[in-house]
This record gives sequence, C-alpha cells and structure tokens, in this order.
Amino acid sequence: MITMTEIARLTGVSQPTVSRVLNGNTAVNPEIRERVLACAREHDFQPNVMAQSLVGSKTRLIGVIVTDISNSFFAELVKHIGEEARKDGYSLILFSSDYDLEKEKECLDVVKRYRVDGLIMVPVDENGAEWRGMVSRLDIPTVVITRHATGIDSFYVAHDEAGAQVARHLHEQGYEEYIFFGNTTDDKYLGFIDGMANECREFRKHLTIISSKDSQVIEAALKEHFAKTTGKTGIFAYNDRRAVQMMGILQKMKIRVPEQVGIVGFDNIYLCEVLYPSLSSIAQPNETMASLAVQRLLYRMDHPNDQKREDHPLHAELICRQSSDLKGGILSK
Amino acid sequence: MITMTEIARLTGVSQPTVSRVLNGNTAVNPEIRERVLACAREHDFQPNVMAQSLVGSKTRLIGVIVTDISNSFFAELVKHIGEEARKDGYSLILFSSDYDLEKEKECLDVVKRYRVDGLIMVPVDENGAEWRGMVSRLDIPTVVITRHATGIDSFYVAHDEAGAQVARHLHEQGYEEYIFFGNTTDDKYLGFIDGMANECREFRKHLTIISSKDSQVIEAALKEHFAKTTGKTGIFAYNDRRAVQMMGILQKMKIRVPEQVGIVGFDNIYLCEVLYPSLSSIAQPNETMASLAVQRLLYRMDHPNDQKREDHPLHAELICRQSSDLKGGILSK
DNA sequence: TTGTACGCGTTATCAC
DNA sequence: GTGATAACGCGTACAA
Repeated sequence: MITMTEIARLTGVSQPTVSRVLNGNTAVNPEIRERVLACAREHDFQPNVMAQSLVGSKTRLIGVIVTDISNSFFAELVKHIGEEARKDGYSLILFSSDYDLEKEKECLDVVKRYRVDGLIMVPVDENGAEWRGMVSRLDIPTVVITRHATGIDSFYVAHDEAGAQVARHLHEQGYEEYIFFGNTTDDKYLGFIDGMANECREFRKHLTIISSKDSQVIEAALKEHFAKTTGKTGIFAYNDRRAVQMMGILQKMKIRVPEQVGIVGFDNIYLCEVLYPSLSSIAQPNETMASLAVQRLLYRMDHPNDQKREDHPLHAELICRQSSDLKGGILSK
Repeated sequence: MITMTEIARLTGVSQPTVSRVLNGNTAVNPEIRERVLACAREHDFQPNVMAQSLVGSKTRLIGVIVTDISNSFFAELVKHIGEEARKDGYSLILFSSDYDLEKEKECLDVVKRYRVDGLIMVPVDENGAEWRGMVSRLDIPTVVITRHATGIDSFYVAHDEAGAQVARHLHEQGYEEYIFFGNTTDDKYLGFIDGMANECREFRKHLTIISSKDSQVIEAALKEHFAKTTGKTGIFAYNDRRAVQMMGILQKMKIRVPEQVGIVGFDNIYLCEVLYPSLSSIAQPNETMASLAVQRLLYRMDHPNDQKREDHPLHAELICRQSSDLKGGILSK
C-alpha cells in the first residue's frame, strides 16, 4: 500500500509537497502537481486515515451501537444513519449489543479505543446508572436514538402517544371490546390504556391482556374472550410480528378480520401491505429519526461546548389498512 | 482522553514502561505496575487503536460491504459476522452499496483508507470486470459472501440446487401444475427448471411464470392459470415476501392452501412459522456462512502468501411447513 | 513555491 | 527492570 513518502521518493519531491498536492490546499508548481497526481493515480493512493486521525484527532468514524442489528427495524435505522453520515464523509463502526449489558460495555470500550468522533446508540437500559456513568465518562458526543435518556440528546418516537392513537382509532372504527397483545412494560401499552380511558368509561371491563407468545395459549385465551363477549373486538399487537401471529390464529379460528376483530400492529414492516387482509400498523419515522440524530451529532461535534441537550420526541403515524378498517373506507377501494 | 505519555507523567515513569505494564508482556517492578494500573483505571484508559495500527499495521478492523443492510437477510448475516469477528477482537466497519456500482466503488476506497485487515463483501456484480480489478488492486484479503466470484474466496448457497429441491418437493407432494413467481434471472429459477425436468417430462407444458409485482396483474394471471387447468398447483416464490403476497392473493381468491395450491418461499424469515398456514421456505445456513467467511478471512490474514482460493457452496435446507404439505404430514400434528 | 523539522500515540529495539 | 530512541504516515509551522 503506497504512502505519501513513497510517492515523494518516486517523484523526487518532499513528502509535504505530496501532501499539499493531494489535499489541494496550497499552490504548487503545476508540473510537479501533475507528476505527483499521476503517480498517486497509478498506484491508487488512498491516504491512511489512521495516520490522519493521529495528527488531526479526527477519525471520521461514527460509532453505532444497536441492541439487535438483525431486527429489521434497527437494520433500516442503521441504513439511514449510514446514508446521512456518508454525506458528510463519515463512516460507521457498527456493534450489536444483543440486549446484553456486558457486551454493551465492551462495545463502549472498543468505541473509545477507536476514538470515534461521535456515537449513536440504542442503550440496553437507558435508565441504568452504570450506562449513564460510562457514557458521560466516555467524553464523546453521544446521541441516543429510539429511546429517551434524560440529559442526553435523544430522538425517539413517543410510544405512549402512538398507543393512544391506536385506542382512538379502534374505538372510532366501532370496536367495543379490546385486547392488548404483548408486553405491558412498554409505553405503548400505557398510552393505549390512557387513550382508552378517554374514549370510553369503564374500559377496564372491556380490556383483555394476552402476553403469551405461545399460539396454543393465545388461542385458548381468545376462546375464553369470545365466550364472554359478543362485541366486535379491537386488538393492539405489540409489534407486527405478533400481529401476524394473531392474524394467523384468528384465521385458523375462522374469525373474520376486520368484521369481527380488528387488528393493529406496530413497526409497519414491509409485509404489512402484502398481507391479506393488509395489516394496519404504526409507522415510525425511521428515516427522519436517523437523519435528525446524525445532524444533531454533527452539530455536537462542531460545538463541543454547547451544553444544551435536545429531547426530541417524534410522532408516529397510524397507517390504516384493511385489518382494522371496519367502516370499509379502504376495503371498498 | 488520557494517553500513555500522560499516565507516565502522572506516575513518574517513562512512557514505554506504561506500555509494558498495560500490555503485560515483559516483567516490571510490581510496585510501579500497580501504580500505573491504578492510574490507568482511574482515568479509564483505552489505547488509541489508530496509533497502534500505525506502528503495527494492524487495524483490527474488518470491512463489510453489503448490497442492502436494511434487507433482514443481510442484517442477520452482518450480525453473525460481527459476532464471529468479535471473538477474535475484530470490529466491523459497515457499508451498504444499495446495489449501486458507484457507491460500491466509493466504499472500496474508504475501506482502503481505513487500512482494514480484511474485507467481506456482497458484490453488486460479482462478474463485473471493474469490480474484480478494484478488489485485486485493493491488496486486502477479501472474501465474497452470498455470491460466487471465481478466483476469490466465496461462500454462498447453491441457489440452483435449492431450486431443484423445491421442484422435487412440490412434485413429491403431488402437485401437478407449477408456477414460478419472481425473477427468472436467479439461479434458483434455473435449478427449479432442471429439477422439474427430472421429475416429469414435458414439464414446460405445466409451468407458468409470473414475474409482475403488481397484485392485480398477479391475480389476473392466476385466474388465467386456473381457467386452463384443474390440477393442484405448486408455486415457488422468489422470496418470502413474494410468497406472503401470493398467499394473500390466494386467500382473497378463496383458493385453499395447501389443498389446491402449495407454496414454497425463499429465505425462511421469522414470520414463516407464525403465518397461517405456516409458510414452507428455503433456509440458508446464514450463521454457518458468516462464520466460515470470517474464519477464512482470518486465515487469509495470517497466511498472506497462500494463493489458494476457496470456492465453497453451501447447502440450503427446505423447511416444509403447512403451506406445501399436501400429504398432511405436518398438518396432522 | 518547496523542503526541514516536529508531533500525534503507540510499539519495538536498543543500551543501561 | 527501565529509559532513551526510532519508527509508523500524515499534517503543519517554519525556514529557505
């Protein structure tokens, strides 16, 4: 791999001259200039970023730590982060913490060793004291994405708001009984509850929670539910994967969607629209979130003394498709 | 960010001594040792990889270029590559070429600038002369994954073989008419054809190809197909996404799966098993492919003079689920 | 306009 | 055992 010094030797000039030519800062003798450029092209010279960063203390590297890169939601996020970073000449050094605090810690160490210019991460536990300590000691501009971390720049979707949106939507469509399907630890559940409280009094009486991932258990729970009630039921699934599972079980049980049961998922994965019935879902503004995060990071890198931190909740969008369209606005199309 | 020199100053020893302590190679006075370690811990010292790599010409970086990181197949691949690399202390610098030759070229330049120790890539066009030229000039150990590139270490699934497997399976299950749904440019199509030729003579008469992605067009094509034939039809979809789309259209048309139509997808995404009916699919040995690729790369990095190149086709597995299980072996479970 | 000298943070090779 | 010293590839102040 050729170096500036080597090019200097080959062209009979000094190394700094080569540097000047290649960086085009200062004026140089056109003749020398051409000679150097020709030589560089011939040997396909690329500057050694490691060396550049040693002297300039800029690595042009952005560390990215996500909890699970194989989750297509994060994969898409990473893609957009990469695109946005690339525009400004930054590259990504990527880690997947796999929801493991130990691994996450390791990632932070490695990120530090590489002296990345900035860090974008999805923390395993944004409230963990240890993590907060590590990040602040890291002394690298950091932006949290997908989660809300107090005192750290954060770009995330307000899950509670999205959940409330689903509640309103299901109620508006005319569903009278409700099922929440998934983890109740997420804010989307809390928001769903709040939203329901606004829509109908005594909603608790009409709310069932199913948390199991086991199809048989779920089927049993549904049977029990439909034994007790005759009303049209709206289901809010924790994510699209679960929504698809639920749709499958409903089909197997010969329950009609959306006539008897309406269902809304979360994440708006690309399969939503090709499913039958197509699946209503909450779409997160993936790309916006990514580009805002990168831009914020770039700003922070340029203004290390700015102590302000941005707390930036974004709004999700409910994409209404056939699966929850009881009133037929879409099915009639 | 603290440096060795700084620690040396603080502890009153020379910088090389600090280096010795931190790397634990040579013996050092236990007393000094403790003092240095304490100081390093206190300031959360991490060695500057940039500097290390300058002198050692080892970046501990593996470049990864995929065509589309948002594709969950590649995302999973990247995850496994990362895990495997991590075991040996390597980190990933990740790029997505977005099937764009220009971008790919750029990625290769950047990868070179970072002096990565090795490169794992999914080329946009593994037969392109320009790409081959770039990679060979790159002078960095390179492994191609997912594709077959002559003269370059390659780890990939034999798509033709997988296609043939599907043909055999559909025939065995008793389907008599066949539809290939998707791009006919892929080897999986060729293999499917070959496999069919083995199973039944005059298969051409019984094969329909649907390439459109438009649901309406597809539905029309299916209607035409079922107007002409009464036989049970086996469909091989280009990938799971298309398979899901096809299943939706079939459901809408009230065509029963697998009784009237059997369907097999490709990629075995996680949704396959929660769909109803659950979707048969070709599973690629994702993890194996990733770890073989990384191991091969590590070997190449250790043996730069070994000119041998490995051409390593892997075998896909057909996961038979309800959607193509006409004989009821699974449904009866 | 061009070359010399130096420093970035580390490892490695020497003497001491 | 430990401390100078050189070297990696580059950018930059300074001198010529």
